[in-house]
Amino acid sequence: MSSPKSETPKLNKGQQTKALILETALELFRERGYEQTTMRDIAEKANVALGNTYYYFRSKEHLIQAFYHRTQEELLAASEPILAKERSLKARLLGIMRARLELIEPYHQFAGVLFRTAGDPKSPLNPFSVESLETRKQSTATFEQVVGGARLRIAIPADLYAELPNLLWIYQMGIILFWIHDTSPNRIRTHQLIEHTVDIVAKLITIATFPLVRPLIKRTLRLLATFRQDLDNLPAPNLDEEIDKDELDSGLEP
Amino acid sequence: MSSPKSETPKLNKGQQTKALILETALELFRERGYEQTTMRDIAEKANVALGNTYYYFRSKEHLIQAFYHRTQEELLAASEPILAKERSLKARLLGIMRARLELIEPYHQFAGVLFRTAGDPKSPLNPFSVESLETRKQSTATFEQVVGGARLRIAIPADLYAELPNLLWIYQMGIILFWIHDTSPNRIRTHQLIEHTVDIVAKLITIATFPLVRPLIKRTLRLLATFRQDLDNLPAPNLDEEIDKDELDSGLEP
DNA sequence: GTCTATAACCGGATAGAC
DNA sequence: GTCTATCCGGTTATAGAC
Repeated sequence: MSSPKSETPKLNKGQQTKALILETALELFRERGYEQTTMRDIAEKANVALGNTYYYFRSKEHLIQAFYHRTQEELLAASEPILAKERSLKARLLGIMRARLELIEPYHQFAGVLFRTAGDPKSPLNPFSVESLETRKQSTATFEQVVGGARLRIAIPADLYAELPNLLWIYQMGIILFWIHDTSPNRIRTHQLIEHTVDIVAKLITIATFPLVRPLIKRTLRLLATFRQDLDNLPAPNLDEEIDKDELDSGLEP
Repeated sequence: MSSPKSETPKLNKGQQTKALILETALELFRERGYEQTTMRDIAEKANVALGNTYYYFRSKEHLIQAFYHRTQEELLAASEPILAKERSLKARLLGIMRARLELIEPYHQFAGVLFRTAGDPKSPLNPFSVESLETRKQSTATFEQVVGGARLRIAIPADLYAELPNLLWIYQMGIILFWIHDTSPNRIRTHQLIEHTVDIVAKLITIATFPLVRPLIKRTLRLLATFRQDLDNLPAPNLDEEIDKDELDSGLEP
């Protein structure tokens, strides 16, 4: 391959320029927002030619995608100390959620753009896309640790336990959706929300272990599994084929 | 005012042109998608000048907003016969959800755009915006009828009962989010999803009436009420001030 | 392979005349 | 209310330099 003798290649020229462009872009996005920042602005401030920004980032949105990945790595790094320190499920989950909020706070003003493109099924940025599969897995892995490393006071049925990380991932997406729309100063509203909901989540898990709701839980888990398989692009089983006898009359009709 | 003597004003010139532009646009959107349709295409096919389309619709997105409102009306109309016919909560909810899906199916391919802009907090299209308040209220009103006109076999606590329409509205938003990302033929996946989840929703309501979970329900309802007030732009009460004694130890920590 | 410079294209949006 | 001309910014293309 190239430069077999170079001792510390670290960042070659190209990577440096790429990083420069990204940092400049994010700076401008933070300062004046996404729409108000033109590609020409970015090129000018970074002292590169307009064409060069396109050499490194195929489009303006790809700059966001790059930010997205960078943040994802920071998120993973920020999670470690929390997971090492906290032992209760509630504290672990709350810690992770707080860390996430803090990390993304500076970008709140252009988070809308992120979510706007993320909401488009055709966008590679959307959390359900094939391109996001890796990110989603990493993210879910964090929640696996949240659950797996927690000291639990009750026994959680295996099937529910296995699905918890995915459920928490969905929970997290909901919180981010709220955060994007949160206009309260410093996003206190979202902080209040996680404090309350983390608690509620913990209690829901407990309730989910009660025998009375067992059929409902089983059924819901089956539903979730089916649709997650869709997401992961595996052939999904036919839901209608397996009607659980448990289900037939659980007597829970209002 | 103008034309005080005209007998049947019906559609004046302006309204006609506006309607023509909208219908032409939607036709093109359906045929070739949103992005592939340019404002120039629309203007040309409708035989009006480009500038004229902007006279009636402030932006390309506003065409979607118009579609959004038109659909909303159709939705309300389609709901009536269902609510008149079905009596059980489950059947009423399922009927409404099915009607919604059928109505929006032809527009599935550009639904992504709808949701993309709808995800942007700055967009008037987003379901939480002030501009959407009226639509949201109408939509919630439908769910009020769903609940209010249902023959229930159990007694639902007043506070939960009052919040149900809003909860169902959120449920509906979740389903639409799924629908947008659903690539299965004829959206069977979403249809399966509503069939199963409507059932689950019904059972959850029943469970929510159990005394054991009462404190959790109360707390969750309070949380919801607070944040909904934010949405409606009312001053929100401070959540932390009122800690419910019921809550202190419900013994539901995992 | 990395980068510059420049011109051009395209389509959403606007201004201003009629 | 309707039109034409124009702007603006994302994006592409090209041609050439290190």
